[in-house]
Amino acid sequence: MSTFDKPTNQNVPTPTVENYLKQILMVTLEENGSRVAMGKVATELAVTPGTATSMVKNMERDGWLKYYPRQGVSLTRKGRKVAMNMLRRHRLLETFLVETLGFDWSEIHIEAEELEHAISEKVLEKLDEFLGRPRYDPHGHPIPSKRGTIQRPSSQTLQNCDTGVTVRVESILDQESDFLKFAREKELLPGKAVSVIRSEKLADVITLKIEGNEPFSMGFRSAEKILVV
Amino acid sequence: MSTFDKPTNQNVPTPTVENYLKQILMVTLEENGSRVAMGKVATELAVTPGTATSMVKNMERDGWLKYYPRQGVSLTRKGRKVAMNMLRRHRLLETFLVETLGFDWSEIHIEAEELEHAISEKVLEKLDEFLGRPRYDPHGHPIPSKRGTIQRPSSQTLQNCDTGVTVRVESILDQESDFLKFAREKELLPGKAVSVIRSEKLADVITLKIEGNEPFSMGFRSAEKILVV
DNA sequence: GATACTATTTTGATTCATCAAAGTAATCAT
DNA sequence: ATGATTACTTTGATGAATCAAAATAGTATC
Repeated sequence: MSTFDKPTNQNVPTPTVENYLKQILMVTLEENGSRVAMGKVATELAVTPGTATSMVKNMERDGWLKYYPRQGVSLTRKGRKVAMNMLRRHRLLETFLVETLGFDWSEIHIEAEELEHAISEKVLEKLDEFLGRPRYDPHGHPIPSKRGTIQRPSSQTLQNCDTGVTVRVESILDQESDFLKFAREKELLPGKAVSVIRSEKLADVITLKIEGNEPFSMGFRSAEKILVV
Repeated sequence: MSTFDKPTNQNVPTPTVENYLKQILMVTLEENGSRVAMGKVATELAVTPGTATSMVKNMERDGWLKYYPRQGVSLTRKGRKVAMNMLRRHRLLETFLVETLGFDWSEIHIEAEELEHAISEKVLEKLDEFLGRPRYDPHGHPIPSKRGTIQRPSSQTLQNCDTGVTVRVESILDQESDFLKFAREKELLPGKAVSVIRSEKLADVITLKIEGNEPFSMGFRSAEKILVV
């Protein structure tokens, strides 16, 4: 053994590493803190906390992220680049599944989750071209560019809209199939204009109206998942 | 420990198992012997012989195939079903890559190899529908049906065609990018009519002519890879 | 049939990703 | 601040897939 501690240098991420990176990026984008707590990592990836810790250590060894024990992780430039690319893959695939194959937008998340690891850069490029280089996926999320930049989404949610105002839905922050079905039923879709009929902070409920539909209500917990401008 | 030796029951194949199954099926279809030698398994999957042996033992444990030590393996009904499905995935994906995304047929094999493990039954079904339920892939290979049946391909190759006859190309048995490029250049494609100008057994060479092109020659080794009717 | 060569199997080790359970640090509540 | 709760880390083990190298069986050659 020399001074060097094994050159186990991984410059090519395994699918698992790709998943960790993408998930960490997504949390980073949602919350605005640059460190993601280990607990969050573990639940997002549906593994035990111990697994998350040990994975993250190896990922630090390979230069994907910085690990601050008992505080959390943050991506390095190298890690962020890969993570952005995963997000791009994911969102382009979701677009393809809805636009081309006619899937319902509530059922595509898991499918894309699998495919994003298998699709090569070459196929991705052709797919992008075929789809006409879309800039938003079916949920309204911006698709990162090839160079790894992403449009900052609105930070306003339906939750903090006051009574009387009218806003436009930008995107839906939930991947849950049931919630997406509900949103579709109510026509609470990206691009739609929504009037806030009543917002009751105390009762934790908001009542909405969309052109041509019956008014309906939803709790703040749900309203928080709808980004608007 | 009871009498039972671990219920490590795998009824869901891992991607690796899927690969072994598909590859074994393909060899079974090409040669007409029902046992595939371990050496063949190892080279097809590009692993060391030892690895092949140990994988195959686990696969027998899980009921995917029968293993006859020092003789070879043959698929069980269960294994064949999965293998057929893999072949279906592979060939549908190749069709998609060529027909929809505009790839050259010489560069799609590796791409499909990756995607076939990631695509779900649901997406496969939609894709099949989108493509208009094709029955042949771009190389002319029959696509197995959803129920796992496949059309027996012609067993005649260009190699054993006599001077003077004219035949129709059915499919190309090689996945090698360079060979496929050559075939495309000469328009030696599925569906095309080919006249055998001269077949010289001793010199091991065959001279061909395709409507509207210059005649050209190829060795028997290559001619063997072209199925005709 | 003894020897040589080839095909296959065995053995022992390794890497990746994971879990359960035990240990430790940090934070929260009274 | 002391004790309880929550968050995180460590430890030891496991299964899947692999390799290299040694052992063994089978076949071919003279």
